[in-house]
Formats: sequence, structure tokens, C-alpha cells
Amino acid sequence: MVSDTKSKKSTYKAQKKKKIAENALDLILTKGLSHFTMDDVARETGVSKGTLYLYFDSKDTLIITAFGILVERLKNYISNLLPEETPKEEKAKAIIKLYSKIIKEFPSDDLLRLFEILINSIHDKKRLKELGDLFHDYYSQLFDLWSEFVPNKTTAIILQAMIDGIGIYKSVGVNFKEGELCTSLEYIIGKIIS
Amino acid sequence: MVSDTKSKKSTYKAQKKKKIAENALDLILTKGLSHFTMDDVARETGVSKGTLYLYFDSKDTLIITAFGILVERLKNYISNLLPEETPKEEKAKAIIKLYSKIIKEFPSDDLLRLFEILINSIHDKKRLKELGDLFHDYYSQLFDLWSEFVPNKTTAIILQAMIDGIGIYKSVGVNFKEGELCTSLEYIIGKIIS
Amino acid sequence: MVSDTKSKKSTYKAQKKKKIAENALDLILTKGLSHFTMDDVARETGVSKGTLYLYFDSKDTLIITAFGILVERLKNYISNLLPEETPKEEKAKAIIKLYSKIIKEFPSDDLLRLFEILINSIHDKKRLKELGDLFHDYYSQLFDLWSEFVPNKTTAIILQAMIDGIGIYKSVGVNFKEGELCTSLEYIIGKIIS
Amino acid sequence: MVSDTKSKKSTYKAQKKKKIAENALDLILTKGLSHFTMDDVARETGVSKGTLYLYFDSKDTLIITAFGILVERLKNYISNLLPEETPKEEKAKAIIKLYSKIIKEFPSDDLLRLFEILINSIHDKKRLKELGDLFHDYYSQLFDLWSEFVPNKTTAIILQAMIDGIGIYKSVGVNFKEGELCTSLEYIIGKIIS
DNA sequence: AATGAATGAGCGTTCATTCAT
DNA sequence: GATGAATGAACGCTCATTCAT
Repeated sequence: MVSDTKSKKSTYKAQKKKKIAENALDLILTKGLSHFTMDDVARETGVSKGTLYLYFDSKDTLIITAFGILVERLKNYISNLLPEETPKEEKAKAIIKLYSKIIKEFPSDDLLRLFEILINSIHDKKRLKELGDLFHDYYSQLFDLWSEFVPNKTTAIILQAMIDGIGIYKSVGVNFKEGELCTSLEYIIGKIIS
Repeated sequence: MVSDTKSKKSTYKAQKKKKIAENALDLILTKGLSHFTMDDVARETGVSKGTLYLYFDSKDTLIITAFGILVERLKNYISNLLPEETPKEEKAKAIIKLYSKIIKEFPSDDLLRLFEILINSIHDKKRLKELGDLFHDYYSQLFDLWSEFVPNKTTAIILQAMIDGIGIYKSVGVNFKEGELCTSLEYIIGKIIS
Repeated sequence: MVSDTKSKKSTYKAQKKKKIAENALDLILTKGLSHFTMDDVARETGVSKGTLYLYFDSKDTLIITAFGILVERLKNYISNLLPEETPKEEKAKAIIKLYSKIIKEFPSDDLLRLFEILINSIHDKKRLKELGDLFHDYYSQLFDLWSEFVPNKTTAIILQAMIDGIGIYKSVGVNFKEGELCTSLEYIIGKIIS
Repeated sequence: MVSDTKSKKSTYKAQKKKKIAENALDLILTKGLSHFTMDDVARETGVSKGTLYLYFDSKDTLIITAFGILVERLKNYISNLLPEETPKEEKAKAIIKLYSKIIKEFPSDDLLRLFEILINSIHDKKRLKELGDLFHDYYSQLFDLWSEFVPNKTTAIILQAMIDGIGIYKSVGVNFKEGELCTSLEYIIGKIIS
């Protein structure tokens, strides 16, 4: 009984904590990492500012948790795009299609924020380490996608870096001829996984 | 005489302006875009805060100028790496070597800052526009490198995005097996420009 | 109970807000509208500068609230001078006496500040509008005083302008022969309301 | 010869000084006493900021000189409105017309600035004294206008205070029914000087 | 006489964090 | 557990004044 109550309570606390972090994340995505305030988060969540500090030591910890949620979101996004079971020989084509789709449809602002948060943490080694670990979760999943078609993991990472690089380029205003982007991507990936 | 005096004076002012912007850049590289202050810049340059505003309208203008210097630095860095005249057939190998070298030696923190500044300006459309124009200077030079070996400019951009993506990955803590990185890069580039 | 607590709290906040505004007003009266600072107000009130912004959006809002208090003070001052019920035929004489008294005893520095605040807000149309509305509260009460004896409201306004003009003249150093001021005033008012 | 040169020089200096003060005045009239800067004055006059301090000890001195010019302007304005020679019996009507005209056409913003400057100097007794003396020049001329029709100087001052009070009222947003203003003014003045 | 670069104290405002209730 | 009032250090920016040239 007691343990039940406890777990209920802890569930309640965990949910509240998550809600706060999710709201923080939304605000980061909207306003940017260095423009969202604890006031914003409190208002959005409908709690007082002091309450935030019952769940998070500092703004920094909140950012890290929010980052974790973002990583989770991106992972889910990718998972949902993947065909459940693909005959091996079709996978090459599937992966080309997948990335064409990602590049077109990708919520690249989300991706960008992920890098925004990471990059802004460069000056704080401790935070960077924590975020880096979370980021690892995200990209290790992606690397698996490539692994069947490329000779080693490093090549897989490079290809994923290419995709993310494109996302970042788009976000900072590089103009791609929309048609060409997918064609070229297919051309490159085709060459590599052939 | 007069014009001599004038030019001396204007040189003096221009140099001072540059010195301020360089110090600002150094501070941005060290402390991060949203943690360096005008006080920092003044202290570092050995002038009063008010003086900064004789040379720059606002912190924003200073950032943009500093960004321009960073772009210039990166351009020079690349230029110096390029062999003056390469027989065409050697160029493919040269470019592979070049990028292997870049990836190894690259002052990737500088590159990262360039993206840090760009990404942090996402929420300020006006500033992003100005920075984007400067950024264009930098990458158009790079794109030219690739253009001989790839079918179109878009493909060139994608390849450059790959290089920058790798730089960013490294900076945020992705571990590459050092030996494999260059080998894989050569493998990929080789496949594409073949 | 709850509402009691609430009202206590809101009373507390309201009182604190009023206290801040009153201190601001005192500082405005002492140092002048463009020389009092938020630091002054904080120091005087014994709170931190940040606290001021919990109660007022900006210095401007604080000024407007302070102005409102000044208007209130002046209204009360006038109200207290007015005889509760005067037989109509006596009112003419009463009003002459009243204004003689006002002119003599008037806290004309307060009146002057009222105009100081108004006049200094000429260059900020939005603020002038808000202050003007508050000012209207003050003078409409005064105009009523005159209305029984003059043909229309405009004449009433003019007479009040005369009183205020005298106040301002005195404040900026015009020397009235003390005895003559009341006599002349009585002479003029007498002629008009006769 | 020498004295000639001297006087030429001093004339030059005097003219430059006046030009600076006039520009300062224009800026005060436009931007308000507490929003015009020495930079503004220097720019407007086409000299360097340092030069201003060759002609004026401080911003304060400049303001006082500018005020003197404003007083002069107002005096001239009034002088030009006055009929050179009026048969005595016509003067009563003339003066009513004059003031109706003044009230209608008056550059009341200028008048307002005069009071703005005066009022803002309340907190600086030394400056108020100097400005008050200049102001005396202005209103003593006006008082003469009234003196023929009123029993004493004090009454004259009061009537002038009425005119200025109206100007201030208008400037701070009191709405007069345009037609009634002159009629009422005529009514009041008529009663008094009859 | 004139310059204009330089100063530095000061301003209004923000915001992560604390703590009494 | 939750509040929200309070803090205070910091920030970007301004401007009257000075002084070497």
C-alpha cells in the first residue's frame, strides 16, 4: 500500500517534471536557447517559478532534460519513417527514399535546435558531456541505418553528418534548388552504397 | 599632405575598429556568443565602453563585423592549403588529400563558432540575413573546389555540408576512430568523383 | 477565509505599490521629472531595483501612477477647502475667498510639478494622453466651482487657467506684491461673476 | 586698426555663439529640454562637440542663452502684432482683438517651451534666477499692454497669467470649443477693462 | 581656434535564484 | 509540496565633458 502510494506519488512527480521539461523544450524551439526564461516556463506550465527549482537544480539541468526529450522526439520521428520489415535487396532503395523524404519533410528546425543546444554548450564542458551522451542515443540509431551498406561505422557517421550538415545549411539560409537536392542526394548515396 | 593626413587618420580608425572586432571575435570564440559582453570587449581592447560605440552602432553590428573577420580567416585558411596549380588529372587526388588534411588539422572550433553564430541568429531574421551573406562568401569558395568533379552545384554543396557536418560532429563530442576518418572520407569522395 | 487571505495579500501588494509610487512622487517633486532615477525610488522605498519592476512595467508607468497620486492630492486639497453647503447668494463671496486663500496658501510647488510632469511629457504623445486624462479629473472638479457664476464652461476653464497661471508665475519667480494679489484677484473675479 | 580687427573678431565670435544658441533653441523646441544633446547641437551647427565648450561653459549655460533668444523671439512676436499708434479710445477694442489673435495664432508651443525650461529649472536655484531675469524682460512688456486699462500692475500680471495659463492648458490637451474661447476671452477682458 | 577621439559614471531594464510562508 | 515576492548582479547603451593635437 505504502509503496503503491509512493509510486503513485513518484509517478506524479515524474510526470510533472516531464511536463515542465516539455514546456521548456517548446520554448527553446520557439524562442531560442538564450532567449527563453524560467518565467516563461513557469507561466507556460502554470506553476510558480519557485516550483521549477523543486524539480530542477538550475536552468542548466532543465535544459539538459529538455534536450533529452528533443532527442527522444527525433528518434521517434525517424523510427516512424522506417518500414517495419524490408527485404534486404530493397533496403538500398528504401534508404535513399527515406533520406530524400527526411531532407524534404524534416522538422529541420528541431534538428537545428538540437545542434544549437549542443553548440552553445561548448563553453561548458560538463554540460557538453551530458548532452553529448544523449545525442549519442540519437545518432547511433541513425548509424545503424547505414551500416548494412557501408564498409564501417565511420563511413556511416560521415553520411549522417552529411544529412545533418544539409539540415544546418538549409536553416542558416543556404538556398538549395529544391528539385536538385533530392536528385543529388540520391546520386551520392547511390554511388556510395552501390 | 591633407589627403595623407586624412588617410593616416582613417587608417588609424580602421585599424582600431578592426582591433575591437578581433577582440570581440576572440571573446566570442572563448566565451560563446551569448556570454561575451561589451565590457569584456572594452577591457580586452583597453578602451572604455563608450569608445566601442564610436566604432559600432550596437553589439549586433560588432558581432556581424566579428563574424566577417572569422569568415575571412577561414577563407584564408583554405586558400593557403590549396596547391597553386594542379594538373587537372591530379586534382581529384589533391582534393581528397586536401580534405583529409582539413578534417585532421582544421581549426574546427573556429568553424563551429561560425555555425554557432549563425545558428544563434536564427531568431533574429535581420541579423541572420546579414550573416548569411557573409557566410556565402566563405562557402562559395569551397563549392568551387568540388565543382569540377561533380555533376552540379547542389552536389558540391552537399559534399561541403558533409565536411562541415563532420566538423560539427567532432566538436560536439562524436568520437571518430582517427585512422578510419580519413580513409572513409577518401572512400566516399573517391566513389563520388570517380 | 480564502478570500480574506486573498484580500489581505492584495491589500498588501496594493499598499506596497502605492508606497512605491508615493516615494516616486516625492522624488519627482524634489529632484524633477528628468532627474529622479529608479535607483532613487528603490533606495527610498527600501527595496531592490528589481522589485520596482514587479509593481510597474516601466519608469513611465510609475510616473503616470505617481502623477495620479498628485492629482488626487490636489483634489483632496481643494475639497477640504470647500464649504459643505453654502447659501447660493453667499457663494460668490465664498469663491472669491476660496481662491484668495488658494493663491496664498496653495502648495503651488505641487501644482507646478503637475504642470512640470505634463509639460515634460509633451514629446511623448502616448504618455501625454494618459496624463491628460488624469489631469482632466482634477480640473473638471475645479470648473464646477465656477460654473454657477459664468455663462459657459469655456469661461470657467479660462478662469481656472488664470489661477494656475498665477501659480506658475509665482513658482518661476514672478514677484507679486503680496497684498495686491488677493485684492486684484477679488477685483477681477468680482467683475466677471457680477 | 587693431581694435577694428578685434571687433571684427569679436563680432565673428559673437555671431558663432549666437548661431550655436539658436540651433540649441530649435532643438529644444523640437525635442524637448531633456532630450536634446550636445551632439545634436554640434551636428546642427556643423562644428565639433569640443567647439561648443569654447563658447559655453556647460550645457546649462547654453540652455540659458537659448532661453534668452526665445524670450527675444516672443517679444518680437508681440511687438509686431501691436498697432504702432492707436487712438486711446480704440485701444480697449484693439487689445481684445490682439489677445484673441494671440490665443488663436500664438506659437503656443514656443510659449510652452519657455515655461518648460523655466519649470525644469526649479530644481536648480541658480539657473532659475538667471532664467527668471530673462523672463522678466518678456512679461514686463506684456504687462505694459494691460496697464492702461487696469487699476494696477498686479492686475495686469494676473491677466497675462490668464493668457499664459490658457496656452499651457491647450498644450497639455485641454479641449476648448474653438469658437467659445475667443468669445469668452472677449467677455472676460471686456468686463475687466470696462 | 578647432577638433574629435576618448572617457566613465550613470541609466532603465532583465532574470536566475532564494527563501519565508 | 508549492508559492511568489524579493533580490542584486549584470547587461547594452548614452552623453556631458575633457584634452592631446
